[in-house]
Amino acid sequence: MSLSNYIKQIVKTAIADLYNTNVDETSITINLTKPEFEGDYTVVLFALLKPLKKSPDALGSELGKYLVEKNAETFQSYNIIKGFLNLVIDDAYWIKFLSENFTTPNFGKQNISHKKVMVEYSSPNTNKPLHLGHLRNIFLGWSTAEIAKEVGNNVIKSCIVNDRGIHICKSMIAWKMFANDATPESTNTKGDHFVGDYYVRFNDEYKRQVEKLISEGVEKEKAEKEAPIMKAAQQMLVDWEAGKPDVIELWAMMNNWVYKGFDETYKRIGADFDKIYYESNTYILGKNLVEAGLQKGIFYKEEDGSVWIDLTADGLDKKIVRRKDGTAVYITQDIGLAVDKYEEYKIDENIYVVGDEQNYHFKVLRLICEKMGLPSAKGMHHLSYGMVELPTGKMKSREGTVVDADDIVDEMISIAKQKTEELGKVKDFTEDELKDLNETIGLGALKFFLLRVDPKKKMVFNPEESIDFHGFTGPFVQYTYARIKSVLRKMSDVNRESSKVNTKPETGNGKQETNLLPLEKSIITQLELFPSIIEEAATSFDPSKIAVYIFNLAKTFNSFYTEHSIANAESEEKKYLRCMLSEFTANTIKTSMHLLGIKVPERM
RNA sequence: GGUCCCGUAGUUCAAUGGAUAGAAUAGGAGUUUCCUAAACUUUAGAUACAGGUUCGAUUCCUGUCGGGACUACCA
Repeated sequence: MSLSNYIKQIVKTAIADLYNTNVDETSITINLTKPEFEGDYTVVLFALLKPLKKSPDALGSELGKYLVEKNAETFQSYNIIKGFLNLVIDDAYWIKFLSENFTTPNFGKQNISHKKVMVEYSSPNTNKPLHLGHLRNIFLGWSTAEIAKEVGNNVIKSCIVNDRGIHICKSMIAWKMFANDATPESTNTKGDHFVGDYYVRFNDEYKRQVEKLISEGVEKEKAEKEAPIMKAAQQMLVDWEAGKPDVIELWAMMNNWVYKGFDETYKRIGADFDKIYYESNTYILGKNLVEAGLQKGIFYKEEDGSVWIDLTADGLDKKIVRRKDGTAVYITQDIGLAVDKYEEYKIDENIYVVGDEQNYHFKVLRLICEKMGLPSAKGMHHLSYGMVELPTGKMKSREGTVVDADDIVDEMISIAKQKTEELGKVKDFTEDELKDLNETIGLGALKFFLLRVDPKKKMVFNPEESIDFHGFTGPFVQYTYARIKSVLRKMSDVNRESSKVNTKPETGNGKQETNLLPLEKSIITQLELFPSIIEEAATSFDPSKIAVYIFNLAKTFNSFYTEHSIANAESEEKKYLRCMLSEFTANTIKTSMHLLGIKVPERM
């Protein structure tokens, strides 16, 4: 149990014991003591005053006295300021905690949740290359999955490839019209970028045709529907669903180009999946479910043959689930996929990492599944993250303001390379080691940048300023780690067996001596929080909690490092203590960064 | 029009209803005979506005102003 929870429990017990009253746990607030006051943990008394009919000072001193007397091995002393009871934790408690855990490589790993969880993330369309927004999605999904594992869940990472639909038909039409049989190989282009170019070509041509029709006197709305290239795309989708061989063949070929490109990017950024779904498979199940829902009267058919669900009673609109030409829409396949996932894996939780622009879609999806009585409806959770925006607003492919994923990864690595060369600290590295280091740092900066912000909130990326390597960043934390490892290498002669600090140092008169300096204590206090931070990140699906935590720990360690010597400490005892502190901090940095998908270098 | 989200230092981000609103950057001033200066120390700087609830409001409620998303027979 975390120290904070432990204190909450004994405060509860103390109140029951002292006042014969059972107070609700929610009315007991335990905080870390603000640095400007003496103490480590603080009990906020205000909420307890009324039910106990006590003044802040009376309650504080009675409670404080009780706690220190009954739990002398934990509490050293207390003080009361206004309505706050500040508790000083005994150094012996911290040192015991430190020596028990400093070598535990998986400190923070817990066994408190035992669900089967699927995390679906990335889910790209096969008509355009990945961009910065996808990277946020991918890093967030990957990290969320790892954090869920860390608290004990059985986690499956999945990806739905949107390989079907009108969008891919657009690329196909454009390729047929303009490519002259060019391929990614023949043009030496990455497959996803190659296909993406034809999607752009389609839109250009479509726009041109619409303008031409309008200039010929056709109304705008009609022109948009009648443009030959659009009609051809729609026909192609019908042909595709009918299984027309030449369409299927072209589709398979172009999709494979895209997959190859995606795989390259995934591999590079460390994304992995246990299960990949293809919309081209799941849409059929979805269509069958729509048919079944139609029979049951959950859906209804319009005169033109299209199928809808009326959600106006639930405060939403009417939603189409099947087009008049019989083809499936986006949500159709999602209904099928939800059932598919549930039946194959019997998952308890089904997490969708998808941008908040689709909040409405997931509200509708959940409602439809509920109305159809599907067991897959329970456990659905839309992990809705905010868009990555530019200072000028949304990224727009038409205006060429999209930050391409491959480009930004390249850029980060090249900045890392330049910086590494400038500093010249690893001149003895081989070419491979250097490449590895620069990737570690560059990707570390990028991932940390995208994960340090609350996922729910939209965030701004400024391409002019790029991503910093100083301050609240990945490289900052990585540097702290490398520096610790460097010291520990120099101290490898320290016999770890004898590295035991006297846990109850005593002076001649039997009185306990303060053993920990403020910065030493601050590091241990923060280390003790780690498991509860992971738990918090897991329950709130929020990796930023870990990023913030590990930055603060690294920051405190850096202050400590500058202030106090580890290898040349004042005494042997201090040397061992600081050795333990350093090792524990390094382990925690490594675990935290791993949970964010970031590697840590032994040197940099 | 309807539904939802967001307004915090110049900028990018924090703050389960709790103490004097924290960081990072950018700006000012410093720190290398000493374990890696990708670091450290220090200084200056912010809750859009108006009400309300509360012992206590950045946080909850109402209104005003400002920004954004969704409301596709796109995915």
